[in-house]
Amino acid sequence: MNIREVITTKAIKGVQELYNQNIDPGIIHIEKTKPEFTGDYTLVVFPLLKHSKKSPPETAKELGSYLMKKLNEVECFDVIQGFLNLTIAKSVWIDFLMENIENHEYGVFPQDNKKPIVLEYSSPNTNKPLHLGHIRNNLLGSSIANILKANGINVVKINLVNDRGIHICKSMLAWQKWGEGETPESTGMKGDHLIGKYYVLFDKKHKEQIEELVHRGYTDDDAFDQAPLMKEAQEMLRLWEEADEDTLLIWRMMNGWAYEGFDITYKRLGVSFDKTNYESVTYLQGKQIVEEGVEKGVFQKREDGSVWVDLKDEGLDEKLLLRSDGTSVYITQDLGTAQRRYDEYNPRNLLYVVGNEQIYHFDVLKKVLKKSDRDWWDIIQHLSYGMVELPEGRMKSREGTVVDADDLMDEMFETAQKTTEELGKTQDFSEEEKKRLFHVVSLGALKYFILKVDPKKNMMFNPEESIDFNGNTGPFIQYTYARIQSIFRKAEKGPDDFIRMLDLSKVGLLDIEKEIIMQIYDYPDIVKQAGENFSPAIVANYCYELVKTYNRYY
RNA sequence: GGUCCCGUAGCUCAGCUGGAUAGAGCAACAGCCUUCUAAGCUGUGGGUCACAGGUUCGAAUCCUGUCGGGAUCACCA
Repeated sequence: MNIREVITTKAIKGVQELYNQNIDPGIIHIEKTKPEFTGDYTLVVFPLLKHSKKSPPETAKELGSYLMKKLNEVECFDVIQGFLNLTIAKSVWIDFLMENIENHEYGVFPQDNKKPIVLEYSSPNTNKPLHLGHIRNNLLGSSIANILKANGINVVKINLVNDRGIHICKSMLAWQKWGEGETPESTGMKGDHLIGKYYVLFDKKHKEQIEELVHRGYTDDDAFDQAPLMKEAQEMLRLWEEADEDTLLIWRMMNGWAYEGFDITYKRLGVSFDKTNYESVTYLQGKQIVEEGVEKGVFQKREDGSVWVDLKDEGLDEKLLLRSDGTSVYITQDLGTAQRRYDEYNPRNLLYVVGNEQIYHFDVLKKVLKKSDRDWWDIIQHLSYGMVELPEGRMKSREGTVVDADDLMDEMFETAQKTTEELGKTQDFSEEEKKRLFHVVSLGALKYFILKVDPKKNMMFNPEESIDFNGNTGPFIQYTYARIQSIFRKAEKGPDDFIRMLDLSKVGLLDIEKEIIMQIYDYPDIVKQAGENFSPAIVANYCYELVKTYNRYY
């Protein structure tokens, strides 16, 4: 039981004994005392006035005396109007420190035996390399997984790869037409970048055809669909769906390139998955759910054979579930994967880290499952996040205004190298050590820059600022960590020994040390809070506060 | 138009389960390296917390409305 809970419990009892009143525990609110006042924790007594029937200072004083008398932990108290500022005995903090200084699992809760949480994130398309938007997704996803694990939850991390569809056919077609047999080996390009090159090429040639058609009097929309290249791509998709051997051969080969490329990027980013699902495998699933719904009469089959669900009673509209030719749409497949994950893992939650442009989609998904009598529909939770914007506006892959993930990491690595070497801190480092250092620093900078922002907000990514290593940045936190480690290194047997040498019980504890210890004391609460909100930003900003406090005094 | 999200310093962001005088970083200016890492620290300037009501002893925080910005409402994924 932590100290706040101890105080809260006793305060409730205090009100009972002093004023003969039973109160709702919720009205006892204990927070950290503001630095400008003396005390560690503050109990706000305003809500208690109607029970004490006394003035704020009087109530605070009476409750303060009571707490001091009953709790050894409370050393003294101070009353300022309706605020009861309690000072906690330093021995409490010293004991806490001694107990946990060597605990490397501090803030990590033991794994519970409850059902797992299934977390999907990343979800790349195999027709182009990862960009900044994927970076936010991946970092959020893997960070949330870590936070949930720290909360003692068994997490299954899934990557659902979008490896089929018209967009891959575009890359394949362009490669077939103009690729002249290029491969990652022959060009020295990363596989995903090579594929991306042909995706862009397709778009370029396609645009030329559209222009020509528009010139000949077509409308924009018609020109888009009627362009020979688009027709060919669609034909290719049809061949793929018929399992045409030649098409599948190219498809397998090029997807292989993409995966090799992704693996490198993932590894460098430090993200991983327990399982990878492929849409080429899952895209046919979900039809049974739809057909079952038609039989039960909760979905409607129209004359042309298409199947619809009416969600007007849920505040939404009518939604297509199956095309008139009987093929699946996006939602059909997601119905299937959700069902499969439910059957396979029996999870407490199905989480999806997907951009906020798909809020509506997930709303529909849940409500369709609800209509299909899946009473577990509400374990689905869409962890939506805002988009990443650049100073010059939104990123558009077709317009070449994307920030490529690999390029960005390269750039940050170089900056880390340059900055570090200018400071002359790596003279006696080996090449291997330097490489590792620049990697750690540049990735720390990138991760922190992305994760410190509230996930649900759109964020501005200014490349220059993200590479900055001063101020509220990852490298600043790493730097402070390094300095703390350097102190501990001086103690032969580690931190524990170092603290013992100081013999805090005799030397005492400076206010600043107490402040830092108090912040560390709260860390498990922060982990819990971050877990409940699925927000790495909470942990990030907490770490910054902590590190800042340390730097202010040492 | 319906729904959802956002609006806090010049810029990027914290703070939001209501509490005391709203905080950081960047940018600007002035200082601080013979003492454990100066990727740091200290100081100065910078605010109608979009606006208006409401609830409350107390509102940046909760509720309603207005105004701005974004997303979304496909036989695309």
